[in-house]
Amino acid sequence: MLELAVLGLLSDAPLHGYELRQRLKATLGAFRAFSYGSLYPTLRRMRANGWIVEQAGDFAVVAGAPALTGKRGKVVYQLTAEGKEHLADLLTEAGPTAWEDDTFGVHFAFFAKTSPEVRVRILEGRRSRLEERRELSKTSLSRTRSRLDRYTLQLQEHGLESVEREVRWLNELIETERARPTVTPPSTTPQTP
Amino acid sequence: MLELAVLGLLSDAPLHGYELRQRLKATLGAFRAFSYGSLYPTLRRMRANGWIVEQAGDFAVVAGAPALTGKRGKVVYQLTAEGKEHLADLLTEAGPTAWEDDTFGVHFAFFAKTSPEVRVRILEGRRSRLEERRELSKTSLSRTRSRLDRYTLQLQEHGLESVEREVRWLNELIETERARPTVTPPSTTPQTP
DNA sequence: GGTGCGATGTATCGCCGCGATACATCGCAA
DNA sequence: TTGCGATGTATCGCGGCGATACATCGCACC
Repeated sequence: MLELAVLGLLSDAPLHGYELRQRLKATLGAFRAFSYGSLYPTLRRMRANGWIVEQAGDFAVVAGAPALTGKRGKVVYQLTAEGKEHLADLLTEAGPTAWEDDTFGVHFAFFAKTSPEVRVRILEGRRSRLEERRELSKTSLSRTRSRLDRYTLQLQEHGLESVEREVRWLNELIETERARPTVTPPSTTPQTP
Repeated sequence: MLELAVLGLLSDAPLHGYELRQRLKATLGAFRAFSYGSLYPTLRRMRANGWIVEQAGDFAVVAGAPALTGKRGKVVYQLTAEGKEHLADLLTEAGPTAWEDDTFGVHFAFFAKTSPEVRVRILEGRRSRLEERRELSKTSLSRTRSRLDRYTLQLQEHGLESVEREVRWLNELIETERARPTVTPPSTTPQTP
């Protein structure tokens, strides 16, 4: 999850933690927070897995006495070859993991790096996920409408409308996606025109 | 969080775990999941705190050899006096905790048990929270619009529209709330007409 | 009349992410 | 010159999630 987001961001340019988090907020702001409390552990994990390496940044640790001065330089993270490979893998996976509430936004954010086929697959997966939820919501509503208090009812209806709205959005996206000439691209990492 | 939801549901009638979760899904379906993986631990915690007690349910453990047969009866949970008190406290708290993304829905779901003043306060808190996010989103968009790829842009705009839509919804709710004659109710647990 | 499946029901495990917090430096304005 | 807000790295505890295990119940289908 966060892993995918980080890989995606670093694939454009090396970044340090703080900047990474700024981009995360800017890109996914409305959907996910991604605090430092998950960012740094994730970076460590990714480093351990060999997806990224850290280089000394701006006010670099002068060889000799970094621990003594306590000065801490910016830590800039950069993708490794394995990291790029892993990113490519994640972007190709079009399983259910790609269209759950918390995951979809991240995948979508990197659609420019995703193949058209996978894009459509994810969009459709997301849509049917939401349609399912919509039906559930509808029947539940019609079954209990009379018994519900004013506020619970309001909440249900708002929820239902939100879902319907997102389905409409997805429909448009899928249509647009289909309209685009899907000339199967040169197999690897397509870029946006 | 889950605690509040459980207290709220149990305040109407005693329920067992499974049923509790069904109600949770039906009520908050669109917003929160609340799997068993958090429900049961929460119930245990609440029991330890004395907010709830469990009674033997349907096919009750016949005195004698429950462990031998391995038969497990439904475990029905019921609010204690302290539990009711605690619920009242939680419903009165109108702090930031009440209008964050994950919390707001739960508070809203029990507005019927909440005083009009607190209701308005929470709605307004939520609104300003969203307005803040909206401004952030807007400026970020106008600053980076040209540099963004098709999909990231789409995502941002969809997010922004979602936020704007929810603000509109809140505006209506607040207005309605204000229109209602706020004849300060007899101090405790008001009910819906 | 058995069998097998889907709903009901209780429970745990490991992982992920969040909010709060701490601490340090930098740039700049009052 | 001091003091504040932005930049920057990092940790901790806890709450929630999805997967999983396991058992029973009711009922439809053969």
